Amino acid sequence: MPLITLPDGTTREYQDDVTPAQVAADIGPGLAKAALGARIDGELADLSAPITEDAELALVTAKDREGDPDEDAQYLMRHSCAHVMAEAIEELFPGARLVYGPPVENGFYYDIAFPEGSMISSDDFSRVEEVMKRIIKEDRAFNRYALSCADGLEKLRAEGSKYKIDNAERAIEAGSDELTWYATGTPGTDWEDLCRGPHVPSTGRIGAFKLMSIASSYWHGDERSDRLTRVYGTAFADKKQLKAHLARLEEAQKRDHRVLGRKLQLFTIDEQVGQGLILWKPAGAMVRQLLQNFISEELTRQGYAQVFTPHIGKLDLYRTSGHYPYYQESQYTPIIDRETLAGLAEEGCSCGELANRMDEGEIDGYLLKPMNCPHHIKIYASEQRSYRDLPVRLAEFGTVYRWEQSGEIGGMTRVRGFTQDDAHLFCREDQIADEVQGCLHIVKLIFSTLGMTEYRVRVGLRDPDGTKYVGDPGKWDRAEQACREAAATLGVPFSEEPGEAAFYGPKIDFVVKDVIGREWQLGTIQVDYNLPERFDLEYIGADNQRHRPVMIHRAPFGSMERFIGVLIEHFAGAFPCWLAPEQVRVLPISEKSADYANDLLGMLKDRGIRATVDHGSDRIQAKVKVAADLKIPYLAVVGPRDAEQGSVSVRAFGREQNLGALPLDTFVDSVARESESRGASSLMEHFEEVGT
RNA sequence: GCCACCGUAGCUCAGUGGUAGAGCACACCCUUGGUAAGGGUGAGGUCACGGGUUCAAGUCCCGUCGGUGGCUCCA
Repeated sequence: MPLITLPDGTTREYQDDVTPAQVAADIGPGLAKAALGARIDGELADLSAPITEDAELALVTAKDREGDPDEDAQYLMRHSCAHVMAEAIEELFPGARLVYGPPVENGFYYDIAFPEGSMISSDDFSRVEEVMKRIIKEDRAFNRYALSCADGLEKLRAEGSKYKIDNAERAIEAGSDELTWYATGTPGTDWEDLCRGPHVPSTGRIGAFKLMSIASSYWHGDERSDRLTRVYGTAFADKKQLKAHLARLEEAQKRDHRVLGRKLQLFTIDEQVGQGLILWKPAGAMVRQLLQNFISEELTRQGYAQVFTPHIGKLDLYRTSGHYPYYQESQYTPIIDRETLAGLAEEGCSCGELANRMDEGEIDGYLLKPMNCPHHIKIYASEQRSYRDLPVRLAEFGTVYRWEQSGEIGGMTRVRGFTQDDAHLFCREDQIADEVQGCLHIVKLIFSTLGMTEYRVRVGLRDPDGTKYVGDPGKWDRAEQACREAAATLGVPFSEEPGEAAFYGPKIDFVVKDVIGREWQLGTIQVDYNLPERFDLEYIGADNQRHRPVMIHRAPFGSMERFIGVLIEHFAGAFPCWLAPEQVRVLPISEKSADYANDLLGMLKDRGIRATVDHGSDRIQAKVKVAADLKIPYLAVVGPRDAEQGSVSVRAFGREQNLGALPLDTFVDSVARESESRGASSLMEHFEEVGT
């Protein structure tokens, strides 16, 4: 006699087993029609799932109670749509074997092994979609049936589907006591798929869908294993939602930093220079410089010392640090001097032999530095250090080079040469907590100044069963606790992830999403017991004994390249006044006002404001349009009327209207104050009455 | 690195085997116009690069380089 408790607290009692569909029908025909699935005790389930005992039941409909698209409904619809797509593809591509087709954040995909010589391409999407539409129109029910593990496996073996057998075996290993299938229609005659479910009641309930793209993947994510074709699609409750989603994607594309980087002349990448190597153009370099100045000010305030170190170092340095032996495949190959190379050639030394002899240390060379720490360590080690000197905080906007896989490189977010806002703190163990806090303070300050609130924090802890970690467990416990406590003070979501620590210590990472939903790690703070050991670093303690310092690596924004790439997208290219490469553009109405415009330009430049004049022969409308396209924060329109009154008429980016006139001094002074205060004051304060 | 798709003017893109195109940007001329593009004229191309097929290749095939989306990787 199940007692069903609904989300509003009301209850219904049933004499026998009941399904969510029946409950929905009892509540009302509207709900029965709208229901796509159910949450039984919080667990997503089919509408036809039997409820045998007391349960909390919520019916899933396309829209939640706030009227927003319901996430569970989307999950059900997309999962079901993946089945429909798979059926359509199997129909059109005989011999295609299905592997795995889950819903994902913005849609779903299905991994499929296509037979040799029969490959789907995006040109095939429309005919696949036609078949899918037909299947949806047929409105066939999703019918679930279960077999015992043994019977199920036998069935799969009879069908000979290697991938599905694997899925089943893994489900069994994970503790399933049965295997379930979903037939799209009648089991035995209609299409079916081994699947855990749940699904919408029938294909007709899939509102609107679209195939999006094709990609490849590896079976089990293992690059040595079978290569699969992944077809991405998305589904929504109705056409309107789908359309809105596609519009969002289009909008997102407009703020893509690669598009804006070109349009706003921030940076360029030239294939002759090399893949993944950023050329900062003047406008982008200005943004970077302003940001670095901002960070530098805070570093100075926190007692960091800035240093400069070269872009290369001897191979032996990186043998000591361990970077060369352990991360060789992600470094540029070493540089060997001409004479040595000639000598080796004469000996007839093979490439393999050369590599071996470099590994052994018989041949030395130089490495483009993959990290800044060894150089900074040598600065630390260049003086005798007392416990009174600690912490020693060495900071550098240090450029490093890494041989990233070619397929992974793109835009500014994944590059081969980049500048970290790096620093290494050498401290006593009891100072770790305070130092980590200090690092977080910079992160908080800069993210809040930039208005970046959409980031998450990941605390990487050691895997409790792992054996790869250096340093004693007691130290680890204390360092992990310090990281955990520090992260909690940030006031943003953070997750603890065991096994994500570096082998030498725990870390805190900052992760943001780009405009197309990909996550990027920006900054990181890492506690390191290993390098001080490797380089035999020491300080003299109060006890007059030698002690080993602990190192903290921290690059709160990761790299200037990636950070500014993300920042461009964050602002959609419309930098706030203090960061804008061009802060003010003076627009004379005609040549008659050229002198007056130049006078204003002079005043702006005297106050350090980055400004230009558009002396072109365009009409004012065109000048405004051009400047607006460049997302310049303030436009200063000057004509005869202004010259007469000693004023300037102001237009701000993003405002459709001319804001009104200000005396020249007031204008220049306000922009200067806004710029110097990094936005704490604003020129807009003069126009508040107008704006509201 | 792997798979798919793509590479035509500075940018965005059209061009399905038969004379290389458009819009914007650029240069010059006219226009001196009060807030999101006034008008005209002109210049600009080794169709990424290298091979091949063909009477004929931007177009078809192979390779290389580069880009995009994924996968894998990311000290």
